[in-house]
Amino acid sequence: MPELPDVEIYRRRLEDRALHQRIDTVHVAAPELLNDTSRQGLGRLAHGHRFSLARRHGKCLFAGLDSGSWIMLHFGMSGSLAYLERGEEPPRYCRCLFRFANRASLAYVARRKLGRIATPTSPRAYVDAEALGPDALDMDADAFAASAAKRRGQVKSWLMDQGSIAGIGNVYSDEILFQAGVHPRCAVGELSGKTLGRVHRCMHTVLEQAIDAAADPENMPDSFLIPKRKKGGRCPRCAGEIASVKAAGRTAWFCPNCQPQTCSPD
DNA sequence: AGGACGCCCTGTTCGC
DNA sequence: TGCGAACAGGGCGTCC
Repeated sequence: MPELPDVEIYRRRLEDRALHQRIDTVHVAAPELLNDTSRQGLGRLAHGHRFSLARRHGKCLFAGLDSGSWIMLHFGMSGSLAYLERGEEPPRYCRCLFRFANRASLAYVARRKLGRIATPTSPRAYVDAEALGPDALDMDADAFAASAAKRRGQVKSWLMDQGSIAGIGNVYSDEILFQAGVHPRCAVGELSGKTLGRVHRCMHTVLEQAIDAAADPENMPDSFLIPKRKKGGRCPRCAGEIASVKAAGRTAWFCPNCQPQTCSPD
């Protein structure tokens, strides 16, 4: 679930609803998710302070506190972020709960415990330490082409590599390649400049449209492949049956008719 | 360097 | 129907 558009929705949720309320307690139900601190450490960091801003880089959400400290939330494969009004029960699999003095709270949920919480000195410091590439929405066509020029191997694998481009995972790489008409196993080096430009434009439009749809497949444009990504699904463009292959260790869904194996369809 | 793999964890879906 | 196997949208380490 949580790729760039999902995390952007969580960022906005935090920004719109959870700022400027005094943090009373922090309940960490799964301390193994704490990367660089302890229950006590996170509690000390947050207690008495307020979230004052929310930033995002790729799939990482950074919650800034009025003290200048930061809390990084990564959602793994099955995480989310919920804001709870006073009296609302924390959802199942809530692994970390920030309870505010006004009795509202912010819940970090991670069903499969594959997420991560850290306390970097700044988003920049975290991005540098983890060697993350630029955020996908911050990459212009030149930066995109420069990244491609350094990369060998399959295009899907490159799009999903957080060190090259931060924010794209299995689902959105499929969507971007579908919109661009490029086969997921096509080699990056085989893409013409024109095709690469199209992939870049599709990266932006797909991510922006997904954010507009609140990252909910049911709200996405009819032209999107995402809601069809399953066995028996039909291509929204040619109505043919979509197919899957293994690429970059994951299942890639694509339309064999609209995304031919031959690269550089201009 | 990049790809294939196993692993982390846990719930759902698939196939016999 | 019932069961275990395979799989799910992330990321890391290891080996080739």
